[in-house]
Amino acid sequence: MENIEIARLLIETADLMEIGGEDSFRIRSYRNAAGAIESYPERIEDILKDPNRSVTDIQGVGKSIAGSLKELVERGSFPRRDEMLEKYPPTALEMLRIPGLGPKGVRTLWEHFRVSTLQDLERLCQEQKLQELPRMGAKLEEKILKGISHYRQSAGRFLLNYASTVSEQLCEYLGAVPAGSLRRGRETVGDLDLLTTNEQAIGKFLKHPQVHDVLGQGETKASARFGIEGLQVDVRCVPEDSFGAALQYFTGSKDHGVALRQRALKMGYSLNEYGLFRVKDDERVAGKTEEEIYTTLGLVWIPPELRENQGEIEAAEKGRLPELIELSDIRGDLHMHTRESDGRATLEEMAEAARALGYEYIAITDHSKALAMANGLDEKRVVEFAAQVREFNKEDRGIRVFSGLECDILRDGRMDLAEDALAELDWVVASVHGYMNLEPQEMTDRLMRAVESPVVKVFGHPTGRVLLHREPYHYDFDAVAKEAAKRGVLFELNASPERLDLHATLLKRAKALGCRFTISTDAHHPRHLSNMKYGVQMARRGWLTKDDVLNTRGLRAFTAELRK
DNA sequence: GCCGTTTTCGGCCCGACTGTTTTCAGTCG
Repeated sequence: MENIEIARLLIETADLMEIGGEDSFRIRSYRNAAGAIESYPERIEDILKDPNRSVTDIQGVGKSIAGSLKELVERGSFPRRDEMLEKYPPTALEMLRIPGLGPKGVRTLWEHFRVSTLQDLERLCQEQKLQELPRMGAKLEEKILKGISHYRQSAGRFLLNYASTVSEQLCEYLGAVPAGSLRRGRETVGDLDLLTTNEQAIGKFLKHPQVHDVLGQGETKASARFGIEGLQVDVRCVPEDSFGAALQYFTGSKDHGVALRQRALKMGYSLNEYGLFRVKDDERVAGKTEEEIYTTLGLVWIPPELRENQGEIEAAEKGRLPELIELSDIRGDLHMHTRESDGRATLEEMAEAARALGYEYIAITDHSKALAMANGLDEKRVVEFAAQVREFNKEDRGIRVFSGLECDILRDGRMDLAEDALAELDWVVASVHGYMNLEPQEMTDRLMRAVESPVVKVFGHPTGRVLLHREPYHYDFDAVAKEAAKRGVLFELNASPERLDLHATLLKRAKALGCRFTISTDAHHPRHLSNMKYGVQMARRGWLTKDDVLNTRGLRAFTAELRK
């Protein structure tokens, strides 16, 4: 069992305990332990197997949870979880995912109506039965109905980081490579497509301890679910001569494949997952590698992230594909948090982790005071923090730290902190964290005002979406992007796997309008700095090159840009 | 439930908004 799955089960238990109205500090302990485990560099399962080690060495894991962890990896559950699942059906957790319903609401609905599925909840709202309960009304019913509809659209999909973790593990185990939407870098993944030439792989896959619910199995293909989360995995075994054709075929996208096959036909070829064949004599002319297929069709090889039939075939034909940004181009990370607000590490720890990644600089950007829950900084603390960073930089640490802030954009578009305090800082990210449901016009006015602020360097997570959970807020994107381009305010591509915001379509749009970008992780822990790869992959989906992204500049060039 | 003790029990995070309301509980971040 991977750490990420263990963490999920602990969080699920904490959610159920919350519905049960248990002691909030005990619940928090479970969440803390989950957070520590999720970001722990070693596998919990390996530590548990080692008689010379103890998981209680992990900050946040004590005796009780250590015992639960042992049971969890042995049998997939533990007593506290079993107990909670007896009281409340697991589907209640699904109701918790609906915005507007918290633990108390879920509990009330369960106790009054025995509602346990979204379907029942939906019917209840449609029949306006919620209004019979105290403190529930028509507006809530409406909000829940909307929430259910959004939730359904995203159900059954998985975040890229989870799918990548599973994919890496299985690929190593099987000697396979990923295809499908994971390879294209889609922000969510419905199922994993793995390809191999190893004939033993199918049998091996089915014997994997975390593989269950076999959906189909044959000589060359097996399909099953993986892990507690039930991610569907398809493994295909293909002959070596067809490997490139199969990789091309199963990487997709569907639209890209259709366009490519049409092109092949026009040129007298037929393309399928076994190869590229001449129509007149059925002779195979390509198939071992993707490159030879694309080349034979008069194209340069197209990076998987671009394969959406959005103009990439035409560009490849003319040799005008962009030279896409790569992870190794990144020289710094410009959005991260420390214990000053809601991060888990110190400035020194974040800087050291970034230095270890080979970065030349970072900006520390804790929250501002409007985010009281996160212990956001006020003017006084900002000034002190800027001084602390100057002090830090006096010694050569092998990395330069810039003093920054993720400053809230207030409801009316003003910055959360006074401009003279913000002017003390090197780097201000402006972000929306509240009043996300404004009317589009009001939201546009608000963001225009924020972008007009002379202290703002970059607009953070610009659509506000939280994948599988929250929809982006509505505003006139073009208007804000044009203004940002005019004033030299950058757009952030937030690399956190929960956000990946901006997404490909808007990246392309903003680039066309003259915008430039940063790619930053929004790390709340040193481990999160490695999420940069997901951001870069999204940037590639948005056709961005090294030049489009400010934090590909070396320290000297970046500093020069700051002074502009 | 965890942590850190001036060790074995006390502290751990809370402000703002919304609408369920007319004084405040529940949700969100």
